Amino acid sequence: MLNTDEGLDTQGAVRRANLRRALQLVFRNPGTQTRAGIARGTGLTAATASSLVAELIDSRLIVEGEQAASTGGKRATTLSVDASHHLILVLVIQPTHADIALVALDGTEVDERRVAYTPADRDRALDDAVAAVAADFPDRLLAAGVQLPGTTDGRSVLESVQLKWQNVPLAERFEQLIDAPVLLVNDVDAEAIAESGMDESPSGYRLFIHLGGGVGAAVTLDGELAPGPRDRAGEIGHVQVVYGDAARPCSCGQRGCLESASALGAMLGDEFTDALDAPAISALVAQADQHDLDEGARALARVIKLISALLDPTEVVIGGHAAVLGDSFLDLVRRETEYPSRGTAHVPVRYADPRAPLSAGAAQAALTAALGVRWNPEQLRAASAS
Amino acid sequence: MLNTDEGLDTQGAVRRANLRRALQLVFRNPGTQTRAGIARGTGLTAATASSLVAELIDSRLIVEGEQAASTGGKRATTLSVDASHHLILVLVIQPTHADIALVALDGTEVDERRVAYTPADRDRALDDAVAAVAADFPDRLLAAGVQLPGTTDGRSVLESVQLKWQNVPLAERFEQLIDAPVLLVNDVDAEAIAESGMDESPSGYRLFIHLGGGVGAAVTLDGELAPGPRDRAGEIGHVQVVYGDAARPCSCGQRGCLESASALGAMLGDEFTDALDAPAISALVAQADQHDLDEGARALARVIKLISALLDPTEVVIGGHAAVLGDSFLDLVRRETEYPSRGTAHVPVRYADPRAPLSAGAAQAALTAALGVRWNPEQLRAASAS
DNA sequence: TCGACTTAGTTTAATGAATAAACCAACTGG
DNA sequence: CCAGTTGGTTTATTCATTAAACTAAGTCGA
Repeated sequence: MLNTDEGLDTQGAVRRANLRRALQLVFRNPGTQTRAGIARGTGLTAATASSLVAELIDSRLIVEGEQAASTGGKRATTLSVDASHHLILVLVIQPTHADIALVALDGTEVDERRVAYTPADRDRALDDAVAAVAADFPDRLLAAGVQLPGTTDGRSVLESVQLKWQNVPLAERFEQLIDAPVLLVNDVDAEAIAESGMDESPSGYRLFIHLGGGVGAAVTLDGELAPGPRDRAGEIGHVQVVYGDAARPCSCGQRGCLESASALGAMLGDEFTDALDAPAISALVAQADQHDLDEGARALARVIKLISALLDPTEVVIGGHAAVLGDSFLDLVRRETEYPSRGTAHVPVRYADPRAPLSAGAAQAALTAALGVRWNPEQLRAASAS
Repeated sequence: MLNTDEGLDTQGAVRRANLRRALQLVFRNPGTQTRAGIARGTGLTAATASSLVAELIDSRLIVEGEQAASTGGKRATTLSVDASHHLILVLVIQPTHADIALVALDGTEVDERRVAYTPADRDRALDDAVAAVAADFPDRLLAAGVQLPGTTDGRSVLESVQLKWQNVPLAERFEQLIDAPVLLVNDVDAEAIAESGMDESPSGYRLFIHLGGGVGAAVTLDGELAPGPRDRAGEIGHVQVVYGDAARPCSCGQRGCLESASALGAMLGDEFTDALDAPAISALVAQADQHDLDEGARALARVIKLISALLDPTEVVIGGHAAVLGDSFLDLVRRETEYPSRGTAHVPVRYADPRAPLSAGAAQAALTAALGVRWNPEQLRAASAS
């Protein structure tokens, strides 16, 4: 139905596109959308809107709700997202363990699991876990989003240093276990997608920079990952941005890499790791060398300025654990990204909204791939509260 | 017909899409394409292909040619682009004059004109020239591409320092004179589009950098300008990339801008202007300070490395007058963009193909906007020879 | 309280575009 | 010269949308 993406059949392509448009309108206004509203929102006739709604209800993607208050005539039947059937499987793979979440179409988490493994039995442990989910929720899996550190084209893991994987056709493997389309997403990309999802109607380019043990970047366009091959994109950590005496040696062997200045490990000392909890990081921030923070902000600002000049993004968002660095760090980045001369607009820079749950990005990506639909920010936030 | 772009009508949307696909197949293989070939290439039935071809012939977009040699059965009727009717108006606006070209659908220039003006009478001179073209070729203008220095969203000139324009709704103004859709294109973007058009089947991101009196950049995706708002994108010249003592003051008031190191004016001396001819520039290159060239290459390479890490382009192309700098400059840029460590792939860097005529980019952009079609590289090259 | 008006939604006939299948046309090759 | 192949057209059918008439259920003013 909606799943069969971009078919060559041309017959029914219009239907699929209209189903997506109708569904998107329900996702954007769950609980208040109506058939008449879909007709108005799409420009289609009321008859067509009714027909589309009937098919979406039939597919268990949406359900009828209460009667809305009258606006001068017959009361409308509201429509909302059907959270009772389809599930999105989210798999967050990390070196020592993976987290599994089952997300309903309204964004709520229905189930959560964790799989621990050693490098040796990881493959089998993952397969077993995915197969177990498939057995527990037969015929209910709509799509799966797999989030992992490393580069991917959506189907295969091209290279993951952390997981020690190279050219692993993971999507294909999982699809044999769960009978639903599987999409692989880089972890920083997923973070960027989740962040863009918090915005009501994201428009234009948005630059997302992850600051953690390493540094990564992602670019979204209108709330979705910028199109094009993503083979190696966003691997910005080992670009040289500091020169001369100030350039520090980096773990990669070069000197003056962005990561050697702006990664949290560089600014907060070697005690920092991504596994630390918030209070522990705050403690590190309190005793950090101000000079290191300043240098990190400056290096980061250099990169932001250059990319902003090229792409003219509407916003720059700094994510990862960066928010613990507080306003002083952000202010310095902002000051350094200002253009002293010429009328060039100043790019807004801010920290990521911490309300999106870890699984949100991969879930959103899988949902978009499967249904061509985006969640409503309220739904995402509600889900994060759960 | 094809022009009515992205209508909300949904009815006929499929037809328009299929007409575009059929037309694209003829543009890609002019003179050898056939109805049966279109059926195979689109996946549509032969009946539909015939119907599409009939409509395209009716619209004077394509014409029947000779009978092709038999491949075992009835000989096919070849189809080619109809160069006898529709014309694309290309207007290249510069501070002291504008060049007008009328390009037929096969890429050949049918007419060429030049309009000289002073800043005071420029507006009226341009209007008169456009109106004159409309009068000379009644009902034959399919679309217009207007190429100019400055930022534009395609409809208005947002800001052009050279032309001293700000928020001028130029497309609207010209559309009242010529009854065809008008598209405004930044000059560097146009150069990038033309360059991408020289490639048989461009895929992925391509970074284009213009080196001339100033420095500008453009990004294309699969041969078209990267999507998204282009309000200020590509204004990369005044980003700081040189730090410390080596940073030279720039005309913009800052120090160490890319332009202050890598613009031809910076590397070849103040005698350089974009108006010089090739031999004059070569003479400047011969007596240029090697140190300046080296510093320019290094600064340029820094930018290329950073953007490549973010977008993972398939290729980086250096255009403008840069090719006169020769292999030594290019080799230095290449060496500096190599990653000494890690497996990161080396981005190919080369000079722009000089065969595309000035008007090619704007013509291609207008053609794509109007018909959703790209020229065949052979056609472009043939046109440039004329 | 009645009647005019509004808004929501369904039913039915008509339209536009694609498909499938049968067909004709023209060529090759044994 | 006939079987097979390729190019292309004709005709009936299917699918999804539209237009228009209609039903349903409310508001509002006199």
